[in-house]
Amino acid sequence: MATLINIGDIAQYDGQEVTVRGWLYNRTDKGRLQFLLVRDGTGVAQCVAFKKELPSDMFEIAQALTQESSMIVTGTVRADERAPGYPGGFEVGITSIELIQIAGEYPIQPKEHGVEFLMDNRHLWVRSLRQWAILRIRATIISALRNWLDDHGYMLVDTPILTPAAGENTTTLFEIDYYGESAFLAQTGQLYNEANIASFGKVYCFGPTFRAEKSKTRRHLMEFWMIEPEMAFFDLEDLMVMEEQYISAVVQTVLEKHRMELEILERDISKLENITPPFARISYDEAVERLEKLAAEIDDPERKAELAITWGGDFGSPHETAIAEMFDKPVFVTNYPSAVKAFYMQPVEGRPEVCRSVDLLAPEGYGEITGGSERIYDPDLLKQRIDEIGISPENYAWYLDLRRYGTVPHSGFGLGIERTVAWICGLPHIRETIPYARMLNRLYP
RNA sequence: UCCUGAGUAGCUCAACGGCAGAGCAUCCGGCUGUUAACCGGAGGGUUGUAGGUUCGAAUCCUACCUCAGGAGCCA
Repeated sequence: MATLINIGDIAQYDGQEVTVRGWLYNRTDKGRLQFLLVRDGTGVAQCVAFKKELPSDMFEIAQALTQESSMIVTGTVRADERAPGYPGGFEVGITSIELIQIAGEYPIQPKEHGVEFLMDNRHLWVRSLRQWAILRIRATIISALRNWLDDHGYMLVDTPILTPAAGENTTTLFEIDYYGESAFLAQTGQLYNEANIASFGKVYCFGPTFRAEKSKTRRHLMEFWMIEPEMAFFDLEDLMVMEEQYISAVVQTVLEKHRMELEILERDISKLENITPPFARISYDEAVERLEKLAAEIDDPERKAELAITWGGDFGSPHETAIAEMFDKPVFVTNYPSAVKAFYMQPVEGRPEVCRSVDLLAPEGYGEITGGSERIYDPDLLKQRIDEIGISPENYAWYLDLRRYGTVPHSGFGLGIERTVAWICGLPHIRETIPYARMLNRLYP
């Protein structure tokens, strides 16, 4: 009796009779010899049908299979260096084949396609090898991000997605009708995290967040996933030490589990092996100096203009990329001007024009993957900041309460899942890092 | 929102003022070791939409639509 196996485990069944269930990924028709490349979700295996070794009705099925036809195949596993597939090196000599469905003409071929076409067919594109590899790595990144926190004393506390008012900036929120009232899709769980630390100490939330920014770049989505740790009694240095441990652990977990997928993606593994603590720390002041120096050395006027920066301005993506390229690991940039950061960030003592904030910039031009800070814990200062930026204090009454009943210094950050996946996988565009991307011009499928 | 570029067969592209083409996919035929196999044959078109210039427009002009790349904004 054949054993039902996962193709991913095929190497354990050399010489045995097995059954695999899946879809035809590609086929090479050599007449009396059919090479069927079969996917089952765990891997891809070559299954070989010889006319002489099969009943004629079964061989006819093997000949008739179109791309993505579904089937159940039984045969003997044998090692063969020529056998393609993932993991590869083993193939199934077919003794029996049962057809489930001959697929209709399948639109996606194993060749180059345009972006629009692939995104229109995303529900089918997820079956393709590269997408399979990326989404498997994404799943591991998410579980590694969560497991590390769970193992280090952080507690998952879910925060709401339907919220009554702005998290940070009202202009970038998706507004919905909530029984006649205005509600917004959450763009951060941080403020709720700040409430939760007073009950649980170290917490995190993980979920989708929504930004109604009309951003049209390779690193923006309207709906993206973010994990946000928040810790009582953490200062900025504690935060950076935690982040570098955290990020490094996640990268190393992907390296352990996904050599094969990284190979499919042709990722330069050495760049990932290098991701270990500590990461460099530079201040915003130093970053601006480095950018000014870099711009001074450049002749191309266009590039020079791109890198122009005056103290007090926020970094655009050319700036972030240029700074990140100066390091071969992620780099922390600290103490940004308060004016370009959120109202709740703690000012630096004696220098209130900058705040105790830290962004982590990924190498190879992948930009900001985390953003965090120490939060203001003094009730009067927080009230003053709320008044200064002109947001309505009623909406933040509960947030101010947190500073009234046992306030403590605390810090936290948010990590964007998709940017992290893009960086670790080495992808040029964030749209492939999430199963169904929601972008400025994309809500289907 | 701004700048730049592109829309031709199911897909990827060619034809750039004078007959609408190729490769892949599909269908038919051949092949016992293929790696996006190969060889032979067949079917497949409102050239993004609307208007204009011209004897004649896929090609030139105008507007609109869609998409891509970049900027801004951000994770």
